[in-house]
Amino acid sequence: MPLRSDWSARPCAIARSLDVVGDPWVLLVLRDALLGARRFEQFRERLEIADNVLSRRLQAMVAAGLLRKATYRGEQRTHQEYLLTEAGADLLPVLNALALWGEKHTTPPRPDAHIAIVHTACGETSSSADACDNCGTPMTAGDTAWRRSWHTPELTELRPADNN
Amino acid sequence: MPLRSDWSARPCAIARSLDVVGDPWVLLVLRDALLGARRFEQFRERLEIADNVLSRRLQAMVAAGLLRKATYRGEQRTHQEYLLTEAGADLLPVLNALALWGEKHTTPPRPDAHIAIVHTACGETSSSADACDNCGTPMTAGDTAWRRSWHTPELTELRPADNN
DNA sequence: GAAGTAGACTTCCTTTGAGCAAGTGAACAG
DNA sequence: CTGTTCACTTGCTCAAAGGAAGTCTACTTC
Repeated sequence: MPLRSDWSARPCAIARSLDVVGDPWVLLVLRDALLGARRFEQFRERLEIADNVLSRRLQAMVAAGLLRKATYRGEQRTHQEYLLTEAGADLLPVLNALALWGEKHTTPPRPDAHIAIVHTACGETSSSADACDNCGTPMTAGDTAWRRSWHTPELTELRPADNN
Repeated sequence: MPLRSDWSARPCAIARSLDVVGDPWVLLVLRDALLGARRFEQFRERLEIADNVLSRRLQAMVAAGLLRKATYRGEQRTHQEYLLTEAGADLLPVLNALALWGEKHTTPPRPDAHIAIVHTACGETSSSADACDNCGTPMTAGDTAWRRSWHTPELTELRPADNN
């Protein structure tokens, strides 16, 4: 008797997706990963998540194929890092759809706190989750960015996103 | 010390959205509501959810403004029903994005179990979550349907979707 | 008008995981 | 060889999930 139901073998693709990403922390980790976070400490600081919860989530996300764990040599020491897989990066439209809905239907703490989806390939903001409504092409994690009007803890030690 | 964090006052619209819909049951209830379910009993049967959990979710979703509760006179008796609000219906792109991701990255129990997003306004399937990639117009709950290749418990007692 | 039934819940119970605090161990820096 | 940072793990408490069962109305049928 688990605490949560198992939807991994449902015929409905929505249910199967929710079996993987139907957890707010998973989506928030993906959000920060798409913003450039890679290390345990970066996720922990930016998400204000308890250590054990983050640890479990990262492990589960690696097991689910959303992230890939790697060791790399930084300037001072070696680090563990969690890199987006293709499956993880492909969740961008879900996060975009959530961002658009939140902008429309929830109230920000300050009236000037807003997020916009920018298709960097053409430079325009988009009001669609997965297709640039300026140039019409599909948006992927590689050519899309979020422009946020508030400041966030800086992401230090960002290496080029080689993803390999 | 709540069991779950509160993201309702975050500057990030994604976090605020997840405060409302960051629960798999909420999205699954919305899915079935978009498929035409309205009554407690319909949700319960189709979702295989425990009574108490469904009851709590429906109440929370009404409080969050995703559903609206109403009483209506059926053929045999009066019924309670839960109708989508505009905010609830506007989550269609999120569900579409999840469906597209699930079709691409998860394995169905049978190889022929698939879901497609159909823009009924023009009759074509779409590979975008919120814009018909055939005719280019934004898709809303009113002109979009899911074509599923498996059968589901029939939705009986469907009244016309007047939504008022 | 008594008994039965379906719908929409509520209550009770056990188990799990969230959130918090604190501890551990390896890798380096001084 | 002491201190610090990073990436965890362990222990605790308490709320919610999931299961089962009970309750309270309508309403139908005898």
